[in-house]
Amino acid sequence: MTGNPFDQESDALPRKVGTGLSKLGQALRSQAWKGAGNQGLTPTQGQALAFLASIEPKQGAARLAEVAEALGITRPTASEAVGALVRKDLVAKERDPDDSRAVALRLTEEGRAQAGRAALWPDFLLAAVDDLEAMEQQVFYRALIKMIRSLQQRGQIPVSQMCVTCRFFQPGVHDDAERPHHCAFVDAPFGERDLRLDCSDHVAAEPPLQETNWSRFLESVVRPQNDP
Amino acid sequence: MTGNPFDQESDALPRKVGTGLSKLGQALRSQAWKGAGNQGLTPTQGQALAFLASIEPKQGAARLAEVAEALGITRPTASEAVGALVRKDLVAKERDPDDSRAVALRLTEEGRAQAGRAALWPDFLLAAVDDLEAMEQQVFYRALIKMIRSLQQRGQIPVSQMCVTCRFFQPGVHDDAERPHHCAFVDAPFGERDLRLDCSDHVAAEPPLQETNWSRFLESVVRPQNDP
DNA sequence: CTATTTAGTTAGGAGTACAAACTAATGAGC
DNA sequence: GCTCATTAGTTTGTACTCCTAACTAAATAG
Repeated sequence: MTGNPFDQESDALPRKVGTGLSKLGQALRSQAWKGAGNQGLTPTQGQALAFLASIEPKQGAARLAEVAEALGITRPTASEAVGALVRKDLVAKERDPDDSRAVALRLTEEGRAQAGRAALWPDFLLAAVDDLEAMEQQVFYRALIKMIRSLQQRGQIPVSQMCVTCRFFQPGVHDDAERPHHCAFVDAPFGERDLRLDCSDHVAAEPPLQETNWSRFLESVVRPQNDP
Repeated sequence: MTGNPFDQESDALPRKVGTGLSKLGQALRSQAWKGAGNQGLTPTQGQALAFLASIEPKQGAARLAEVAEALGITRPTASEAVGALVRKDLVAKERDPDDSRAVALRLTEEGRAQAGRAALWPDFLLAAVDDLEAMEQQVFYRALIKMIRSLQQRGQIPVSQMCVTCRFFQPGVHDDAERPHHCAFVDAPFGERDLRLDCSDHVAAEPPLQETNWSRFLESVVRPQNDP
C-alpha cells in the first residue's frame, strides 16, 4: 500500500477557502484601482464618494468619523481622502450647525453624478457570478452573509446596514418557503435572496433581539434534502 | 392590493453577491495591513515575500516581472516593494547569470522565516469560515474555484497554480464519489475538497485540454438532489 | 468654570501606485 | 559583424494611502 498523498490533509478546507478569498481580494483590489482610476479617483476616494451617496437619502450630510468608520480607515486617512474629493469639487465640506467642531459632508451636483458610476465598480464580478448555478449563487450569498456577520461580531469589519441585524427584521415568520421573512419597515414578506447588506432604512436591533433573530434565521433554511 | 416592494427586484442576486464580496474585500484589505503590519511589513511586501517563498521549491529564484505579475501590480511598484525587502535583508537580489539584465530574487534565511508567518494572514477568516456548515463550505469552495477561473479567463486576475488548469488534472475518472478526480503527478485519486489553488507542481495544460477538463469537472458534481 | 472628552487637522515617515522616460543587455535581420 | 527593435529593470515625478503622535477647538461633566 503506497498511501495516498491526499490522506495527509495538507490543508483543511477552511484554509483553502481563505486562500481563495485572498485571491478574490487581489482581484477586488486591482479592479478597484482600475475602476476608480479612469474616473480620476483612487479606490479610497471612490468608496468614500459611494458611502456619502448611500447615506444621503437617510441623513443628508455625513461626518468625517462616519466615513472613516465605514471604510475601516483611520481619521487622518479619511480626512486626506475627503480633502481630495473637496479639491475635486465632488464634495462640499461645511461646519455642522449642531456641533461646530464637526463637519457636514455633502455631495455636490457633480459628486452625485460621479458617485453613481463609482458605486458600480464591483460589477466586474457580475460575469463571474453569473457563471454559477442558481443554487450555488444562493448558498454563496447565504454563506457571505454568515461570514460578514461573523467578522462584524469579531470587530474585523465595520458594521453594515444588513437586514439580519435590523430591528425590523422578522425571520421565518411566514410559511411561504419563497418568502419566509418579514420586514416590519415596509411591512412585507420577503425571501432570503432579497436580504440586503446595505439598506438605508436599517436600524440596528438590540443585541439580544439580534441574537434570537439570528438563530431563527439559521433555522429557517430551506434545505434541498428535507421535503416533508 | 398594496403590492410587495420586494417584487421590484431592486437588485439582482449577482449584484448583491458582488456587494458582499466587496465588504469581504474591505476586511481583507484592512486585515492584510494589520497582519503584515506587526511584522514590520506592508501588505504588498508581505505578499511579495509569500510569493517568493511559494516559488522557491519550484524554481529557486524569481524575477521581478514575475512578482509584479503575481501580485497584479506594475513593475515599478514591484521594484519598490522588493527594494524594501532587500533593505530589510529578507531578500537577496542577484544578477541572473543567464540573462544579465534580469535579476534573481532569493529569500535570505531570515526572509524564509518571515515568509512563513506572512503567508498566514488570511487565517483571520478561519473562524468565520468555521461558522459555515460543512455543506456550505464545500459549495462555497467550489463557487470560489469557478469564480477565480472565470476571472482568470477574463484576465482580471493573475493566473494561479490551480488544479483545474493543470495538465496533471484528470477530473471525474473515478467512481468513488468522495474522490472522483485523479492527479497524474502524484498518481493518486482525490476529491473536490482536495483541489488546490496554488500547487507548486502545477504545469499549465494546453487550452483545449483545459476546456475539456473543465467541462468534465463541471459534470462531476455530486448534487444532493440526484441519487440514482 | 476648570477638566475631560470629542471632532477633526497637521506633521512626519514609509509605502503604494501609476505613467513616462531611461539604461542595459538580448536577439533578429541583413 | 552590426544596426535596430525588444526586453528587464530602474529612475523620476506626482498623487495618495496609511499609520502614529501631537495638536486645535468646541462640547460636556463635575
